[in-house]
Amino acid sequence: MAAGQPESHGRPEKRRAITRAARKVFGREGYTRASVDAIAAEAGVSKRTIYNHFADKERLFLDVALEGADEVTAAIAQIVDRHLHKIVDLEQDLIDFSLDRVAAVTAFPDHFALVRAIEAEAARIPGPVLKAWVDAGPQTAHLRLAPHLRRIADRGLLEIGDAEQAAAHLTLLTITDVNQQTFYGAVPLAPSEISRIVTAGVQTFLRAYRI
Amino acid sequence: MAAGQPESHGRPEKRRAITRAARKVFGREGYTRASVDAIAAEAGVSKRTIYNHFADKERLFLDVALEGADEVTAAIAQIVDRHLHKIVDLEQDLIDFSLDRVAAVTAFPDHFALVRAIEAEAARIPGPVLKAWVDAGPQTAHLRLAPHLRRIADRGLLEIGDAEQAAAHLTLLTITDVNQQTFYGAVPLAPSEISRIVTAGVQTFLRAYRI
DNA sequence: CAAATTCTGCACTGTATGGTTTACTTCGGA
DNA sequence: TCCGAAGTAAACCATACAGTGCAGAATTTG
Repeated sequence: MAAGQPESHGRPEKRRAITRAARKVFGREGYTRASVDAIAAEAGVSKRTIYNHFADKERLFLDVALEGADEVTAAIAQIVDRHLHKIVDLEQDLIDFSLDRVAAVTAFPDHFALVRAIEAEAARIPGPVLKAWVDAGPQTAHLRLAPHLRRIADRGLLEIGDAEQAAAHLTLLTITDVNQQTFYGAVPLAPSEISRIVTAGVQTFLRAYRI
Repeated sequence: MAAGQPESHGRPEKRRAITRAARKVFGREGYTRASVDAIAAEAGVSKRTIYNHFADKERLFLDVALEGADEVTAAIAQIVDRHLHKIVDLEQDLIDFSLDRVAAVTAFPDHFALVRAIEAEAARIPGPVLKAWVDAGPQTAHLRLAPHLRRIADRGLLEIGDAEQAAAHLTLLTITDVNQQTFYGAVPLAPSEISRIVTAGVQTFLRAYRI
């Protein structure tokens, strides 16, 4: 629901090939050095066709970013639901959840490379567009996690005042920590180290929020 | 101590003018779209002079990045020492410290714009160079904070096993949270909101680490 | 099959950039 | 005062890129 399509120009099949290729090339090269020619080649499509579907390079980038955000957000929502639907061992469940969430970053390398590009260009992206992306992506992940924590708290396992804040803190102590050290997956980190960080993060979270 | 100078070519005054200008332009434009011509103009210096001092654009960028890291790290070290040397009200002192630390980001806008650029290019920066930057910058900040927390813990105000980990968690819950929402200062955030985030972060930190 | 839409390939424009060269000037120390 | 190191301005080169125009091939649709 994030990507508006004011034009239904062109064959949808080609359009998907283009966005797919664009995500890859933008992710690999960053916005500026990714050439439209390279994207066209990667998509197996004429450059002219790209300009048939998208007004210009910038629109292409933003559309791809929003599309990817939707996709990854859906995947993360699944992870949240899978691990947090029913709780048996709170600490272990939170750790497993966070590890899977971290793994999602490496499962969508193109997308998160693109995230890095967006963060780099943040100052040059129009405010409303940036907000649309944040809402479609990172923000939605939080809004999905919060009610689960709320429910766990209602069951008497946690003491939570503001569920969204708790969700933010859990995310910071685990995923954000790992992402920061790996530059969103650009630099490898030993699984044992990831595990250590996540475990420590969950433990701190629980010390703060456990009853 | 981070920047090696294999060449002492040229007048140091010019060199400083160049790095100063480069930091500004790289910060404003990002690596790729920052042109050497623009840097030369900003520095009030001939383009040839730049190539007299630096092998190429990439070396210039990296030198500037390392130089800035040293500078900002020193400033942050001061903030740490100022607020955490003696503790009167632990919660308030940690909040004041974190707020000042956050303010440092907006106090060095050029530098942190450059940080965004580095994070974006992380995948394309040679591993050792990236590591050198992390060590000179973010890493040093942690290593500076940890002993203070250790000392506070020894005084019986906190219960800390791993001081570096505690430092990491405090940083995540306050500065990183704000930085993430503001894209390192690229997007403005109301001071009241900053204050709210930092306060909540410190409180969670204390709930986890207070005796 | 026929018409309309879309895709393709390619040439082309205009602009920008990193980096070099050259010829000339400035400036500081001996 | 003189000399050499360093800086300056400008032209210059090769490359690259965004975006357009166009004629014809391919594909869809009726």
